[in-house]
Amino acid sequence: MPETLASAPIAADTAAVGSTPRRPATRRTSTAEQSTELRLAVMRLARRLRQERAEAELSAAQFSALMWTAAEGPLTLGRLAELERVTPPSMNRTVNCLVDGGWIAREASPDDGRKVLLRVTEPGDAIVRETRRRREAWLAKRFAALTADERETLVAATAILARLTG
Amino acid sequence: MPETLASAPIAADTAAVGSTPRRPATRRTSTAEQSTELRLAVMRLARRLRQERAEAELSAAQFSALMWTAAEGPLTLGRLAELERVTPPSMNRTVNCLVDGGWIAREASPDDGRKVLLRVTEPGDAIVRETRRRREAWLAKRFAALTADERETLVAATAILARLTG
DNA sequence: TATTGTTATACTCTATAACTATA
DNA sequence: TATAGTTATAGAGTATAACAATA
Repeated sequence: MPETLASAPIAADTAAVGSTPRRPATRRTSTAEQSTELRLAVMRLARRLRQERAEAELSAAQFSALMWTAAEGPLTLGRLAELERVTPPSMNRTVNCLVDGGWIAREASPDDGRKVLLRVTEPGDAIVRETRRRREAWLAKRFAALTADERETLVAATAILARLTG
Repeated sequence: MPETLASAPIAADTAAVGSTPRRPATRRTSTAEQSTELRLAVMRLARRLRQERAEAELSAAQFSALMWTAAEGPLTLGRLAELERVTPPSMNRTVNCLVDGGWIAREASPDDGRKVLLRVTEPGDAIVRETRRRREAWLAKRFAALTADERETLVAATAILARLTG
């Protein structure tokens, strides 16, 4: 198998999209309906964005762990597992793949002999930037095609969405 | 193993969130920067929404396939695989799980002996509604806590977001 | 004794390759 | 010969349980 594929599909979760009824714009929608449509739109866009990934050098799980390592500096296996909400043994396997690939490196912790510090390597940092660039390219292109008003609406919405996740 | 867990973690993809710089509100942001922040907010919210799932009766992949089947009426294995962007053998395994659980049923196609029609069962339809209800509950609660203006912004943004994936 | 990381084992989801049945 | 579904086999990601090393 071509190693890294886990990315392509990724559970829809937006499956019911096609069944969302189209209502006349004139009708007032309830808060529940509005949140439903927002949820569907968000899940669908997220799925689309997830598909925009670097050629397939890294799986989704691997890339995610790599991003944390690159962003949060050297961190322990336990901390990384916590960030990804995964058990330490699971994260250990992912880390093994990343270490084998040369994207990150294990270091002994200076203060605690039990701990291991994970640090991104130069190639690892480079591929994070490249993958992020590709993912953003897709959205930025469509973003630029909107009217100024529409962009303004999305910018305002971004702040509100961010607050929703607290 | 407790069967269905594939849900819990689900690759972050928003790993760099913590590194998003907070800029003063006065500064004008570029289109690229705006799309970046939108992307991060969308991915983060999507991840949060994905975590809100029914107790764990069905895995993410199973639930997604079930939703399509419930929404799109009886459909073939090939069509379902296409909708989920998965190969037919992969979907076949997921379908086997759903059939074993009694959530969907296989039927012979009346017009083409090679085809198989997949139809949701009554329990299958019930669990789709229940799971969807639980997922929406989380968002609807927060949505209701917003001001009328904020909700209006999100409603307007929803339509724009939907067009982005179009 | 408690904590951190690791290894052993098992199950799900995914893939490709090959097979069967029908068109 | 082409198409729809299935089976066989394998890799990645996840889990729990058990172990080693260090605090």
